Amino acid sequence: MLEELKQHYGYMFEDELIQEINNVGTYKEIPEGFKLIEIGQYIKSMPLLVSGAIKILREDKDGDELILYFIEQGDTCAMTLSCCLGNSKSEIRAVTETDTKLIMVPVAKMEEWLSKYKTWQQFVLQSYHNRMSELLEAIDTIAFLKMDKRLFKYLKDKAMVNHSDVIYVTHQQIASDLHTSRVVISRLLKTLEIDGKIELNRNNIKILDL
Amino acid sequence: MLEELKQHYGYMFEDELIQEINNVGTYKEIPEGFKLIEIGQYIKSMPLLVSGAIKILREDKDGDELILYFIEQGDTCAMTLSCCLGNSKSEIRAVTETDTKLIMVPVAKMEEWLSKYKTWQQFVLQSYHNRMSELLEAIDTIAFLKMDKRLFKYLKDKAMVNHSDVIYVTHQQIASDLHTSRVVISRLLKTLEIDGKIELNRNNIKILDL
DNA sequence: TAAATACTGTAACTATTGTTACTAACAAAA
DNA sequence: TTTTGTTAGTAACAATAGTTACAGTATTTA
Repeated sequence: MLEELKQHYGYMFEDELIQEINNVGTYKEIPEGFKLIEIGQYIKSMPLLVSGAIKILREDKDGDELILYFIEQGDTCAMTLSCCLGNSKSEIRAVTETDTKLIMVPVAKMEEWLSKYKTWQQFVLQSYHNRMSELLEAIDTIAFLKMDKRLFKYLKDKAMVNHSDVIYVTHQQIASDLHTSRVVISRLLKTLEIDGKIELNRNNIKILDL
Repeated sequence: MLEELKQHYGYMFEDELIQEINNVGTYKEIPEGFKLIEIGQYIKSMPLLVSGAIKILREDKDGDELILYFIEQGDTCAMTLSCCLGNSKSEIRAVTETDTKLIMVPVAKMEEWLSKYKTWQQFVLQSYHNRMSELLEAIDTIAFLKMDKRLFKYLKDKAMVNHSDVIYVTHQQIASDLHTSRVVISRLLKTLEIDGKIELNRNNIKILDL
C-alpha cells in the first residue's frame, strides 16, 4: 500500500502524513458495480482513490437515479468529507464504475489531520472545491443541454473514465443514469449513429467522435 | 459592527475571533439588486451575512441565467471560500435579493484563521457542507420537477427570504431566474391562480398556499 | 396630453420529451 | 431444442415546454 500511496499522493502529502495514512488506512480492491456508499448511510471511513473510477448518483423520491459525475484517481469523495464532518447521513450513492483500488481512512483521523497537516487541510479544501465545480457542471448539463447533447456527453465521459472508446452498457442503464426512459435513449442513440458519431451494437456502444 | 457580530456569530466564534473579525472586517449595507460577485471575477474578500438575503446564479453560454439558491443570515458564500482557497475565478454570480448587511473579511485572514481557530475551521467546513446540500437541492429541483412545481417552489422560497407573502417581481424576471421564457411563466402562473394557490397582480404576486 | 415603454394575457403552432404497445433478435436456462 | 428473459427498434400518441405573434392595460416620459 505504501508504494501506491507514494505514487499517487506523494507529490501532495509529506512523508509523515503518508506514513500515518499507511498505518491507519486499509487497502481495498473493489470490483466494478459495487455499491460503496448508500443514501442515508452514516460514513465511518473515507475513500482515497488509487485507481479506477466511481460513479456518484442522486435519487428522486420514486427511487429513480441521476448521475452527478465520475470521480477518478487522486480524488476523494467530498460528499463523504461533508458527511463525516457534519456527522450527517450521505446524500448520494457511490458505485464503482470500473475495478477500483482505494485506501479507506477512518473518520477520526481525518479530523485530527485537519489541524496537524497543512497539506491535508489543503487536500480537503481542494476536494471540496473540485466537487463543487463538478456539481456546477452537472447543473449546467441538466439545466442547459437538451437530452441529445447530454447523452453524447455522458457517452464521452464514460468512455473517458473507462479508458476505452467502446463502452459496455445497455440502453436501459443509460436511461437510468440520465433519469429518462429507455425508448428516449434508443431513439437518440439511433440518431447519433445516423450522424456517424457512434456505432451501436448489442450491449456495447463505440464512440467514434471522441 | 461588534454588536452585529456578537449577535449573529457570537454563539459560534470565540471572543478572540470575533475581535479579530471586528478589527479587519468592513461593515457594509447594500441595497437590493446589487451585484456582489460576478462570474470570472477574482475574489478578494469574503462576505459574512448579517441580515438580508443573496441570490446565487449560474449562467449558460448565451448569458442566460439560472438561480441556484438563496443565502440567508448566518451564512457565507462557500463559492467564495472555494475561489479564495483555490485562487480561482468565481463560477457564480451573487446579487442581493433584499437590502443586506454584511461584513467583508479579507482573504488573507481567512486562511490564517483556518489554522488558528478551530471554530473558524468548523464554520468553513460547515459552510461547504451547507452549500453542497443546496446545490444538491437545486439539482433535485431542476432534474426531478416539472416547471409548474419548480415555479411554485421558487415563489415560496422567494417569499421566505423576503419575509412576505407578496413578492414584487415581473413574469420576465421569474422566467430569467428559472431559465425559461416569459410566456411559459405567465401560462403556469395563471394555472396556479386558477388553482387558488396565488393571486396575480401587476408587478407582484401574493402567495396564498405558503 | 400624447407617445413610448413595460407588463400581462392568450392563441396557435413547433419542438422536445415521455408513454404505451408491439415486434424481433439474441442469449441463457430448463 | 424449447422456453424464458433480456435487449433493441420503431410507431403512435400524449404531455410538457418553447416560440411567435398580437392585443390590451398600466406606467413613464416627452
